[in-house]
Amino acid sequence: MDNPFIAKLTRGVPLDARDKARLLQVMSRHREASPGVDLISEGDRPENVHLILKGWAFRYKMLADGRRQIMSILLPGDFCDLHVAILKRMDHSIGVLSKVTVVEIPRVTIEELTSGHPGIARALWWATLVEEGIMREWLVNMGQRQADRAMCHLFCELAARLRVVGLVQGSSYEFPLTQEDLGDLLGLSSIHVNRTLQELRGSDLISLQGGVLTINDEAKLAKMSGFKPDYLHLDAD
Amino acid sequence: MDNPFIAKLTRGVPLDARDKARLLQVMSRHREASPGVDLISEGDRPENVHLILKGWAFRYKMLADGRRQIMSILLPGDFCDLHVAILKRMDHSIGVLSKVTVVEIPRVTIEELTSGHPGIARALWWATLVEEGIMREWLVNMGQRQADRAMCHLFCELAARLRVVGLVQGSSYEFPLTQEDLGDLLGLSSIHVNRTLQELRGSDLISLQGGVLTINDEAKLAKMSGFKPDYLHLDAD
DNA sequence: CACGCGCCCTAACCTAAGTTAGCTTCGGAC
DNA sequence: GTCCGAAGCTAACTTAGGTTAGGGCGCGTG
Repeated sequence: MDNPFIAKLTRGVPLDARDKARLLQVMSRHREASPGVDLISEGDRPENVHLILKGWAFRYKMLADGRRQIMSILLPGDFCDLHVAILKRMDHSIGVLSKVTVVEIPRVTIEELTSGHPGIARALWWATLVEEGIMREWLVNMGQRQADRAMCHLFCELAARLRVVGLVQGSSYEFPLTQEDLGDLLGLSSIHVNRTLQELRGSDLISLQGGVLTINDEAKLAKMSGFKPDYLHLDAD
Repeated sequence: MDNPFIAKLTRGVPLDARDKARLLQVMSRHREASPGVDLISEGDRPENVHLILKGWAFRYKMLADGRRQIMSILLPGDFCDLHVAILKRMDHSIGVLSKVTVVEIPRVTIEELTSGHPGIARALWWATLVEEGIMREWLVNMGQRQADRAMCHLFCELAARLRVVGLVQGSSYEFPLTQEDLGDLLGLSSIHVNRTLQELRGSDLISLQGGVLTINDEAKLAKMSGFKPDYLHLDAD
């Protein structure tokens, strides 16, 4: 798995050698970050667009009363803020979940890519549409599924997305979220997240220890949570 | 308010006379639909992209157990399914809330527009990014706000979006959702929606009767629900 | 090596919201 | 003009999940 971004894009849209080369070239400037600091903050007008190469990050908003909602999990190959190429101002923040390596791409480069390379423009377009599809499914998750189902659905989704970039070993993957993070993602209290995890462990569906999540029976997990991967658009259809 | 789509786009991106003319030209083929039938269904591969000119529609998914989650409210000027230009297959359905007039635009036309008219391409891009911003805020709404706050937040958002297309008279607008629709949107039971509405009426914040919603004190409503319109990106920033 | 802190875990209690079961009102169809 | 169905409304009861208040453990740092 050389480059997670290209691995991801080519699941959805064809990219010719020239486009791939151009993309790789654009991804030369790296930066590292660790949990605790934000990659980008609400209100910022970043000059660069950020893309995750390694590690996990997340999109979130804080409310006036201190509550936090996590709105996306950003995995290797995901853009953090492609939208600032057009919207300019961030309406939310990007936090870091594990040691990450990000690529910084100047906004003008994005504009050059999208106007001069129709294949790349299409690929970026595709990536944001898939992200939208994921958010729609998260709305379903929070609105209609009980805590245990919602959590299992999330675990299935992450497995599917991580598999694309080669980050699933067997039926396990690194899982850097704390229980509080999980709560802020699913709209639950961390106490209830803990209860639910105990329950899932008890019925032998998953195990989660030392930052590694193992799914014991993925088909069963998908069934009980209603996970159907079509919204990830992983097969060129 | 001649064309809601152009009214909306020009809030975010500049459009020259040539782009406007081309867009108007593309919006010639109309179609009508009424509540009860779906405009597009999950799994479809529509040949046309749909844009609302008049009336309300909504994006939704059904679960196996019959539950429904509404994921977007589509108002005049909103695209129903711009994504099928790239993703091809619908991963959700579009339902109708009131008598609607929709424009049908062939997929090839969209491709022609985005490749040949950089101004229009940018405008469409902008529109989908704003839609994404709205979905992020809905996640916050469902995950972190109690029923009454969430509902008021929705009423504020709709007021702001409808104002852009000239559909707010004074402090009232047409509101075609049933209490059950509202429940499926906010992740609540219709009984609880009713309770909450009674409570809001009782404290004189809103009135809702005969399909018309009136906001008595918009500033107060915005404050109690934490509504800040920045995520709608209504001022070119 | 001990101190602190972040994270995990647990129990007891509470409440916002769900469920079940029904009544009412209104408008359209026959 | 009465029948029917959709939508609104209400009460009584239940429950999923929140809150408060802790305890324990592992590990990074002085």
